[in-house]
Amino acid sequence: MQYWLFKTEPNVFSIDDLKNSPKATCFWEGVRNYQARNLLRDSIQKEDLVFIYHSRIEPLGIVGIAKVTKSGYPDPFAFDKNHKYFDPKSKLESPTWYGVEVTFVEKFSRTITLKEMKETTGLDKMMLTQKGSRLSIQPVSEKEFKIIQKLAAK
DNA sequence: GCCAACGTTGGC
DNA sequence: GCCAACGTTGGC
Repeated sequence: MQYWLFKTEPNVFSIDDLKNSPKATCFWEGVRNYQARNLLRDSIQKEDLVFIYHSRIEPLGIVGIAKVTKSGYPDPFAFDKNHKYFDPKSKLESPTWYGVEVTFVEKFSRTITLKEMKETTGLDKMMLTQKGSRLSIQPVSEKEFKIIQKLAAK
């Protein structure tokens, strides 16, 4: 079992949108970065836990937890010519882009802000707190996951 | 296969 | 909204 962090812009898709989805479940679509694709396709497994991170809009930070309910499969929107995530490079027989299915687990009673995480001992090596870290699908260590869970329980 | 130009992400 | 830090593209 592994831990991850998925970034999303809450005005596009927030943790509340996930919660309000049918069965509180959705396909994490539209990732168009090869490093993130590799994680979605090869590394992220069913039952893994995922921090949902709100980017771009204040307050920046982790807002809750989701669970992976289906491991990597091809992003169908990459094949849809009329969809904004269409990519002619992605072929049915050799898909370029992948996603996973996630299900809402919990929303924290407060946002664990980026600022707070930067100031927390033990999170200084976390990918998220590094300068210029833009990867939208990031690995989180068990230690980091536990520290953040503890912050959320405060 | 280098690298300049361009596009995107995301904190501030 | 600005712009630094990345990623990608395409001419050579």
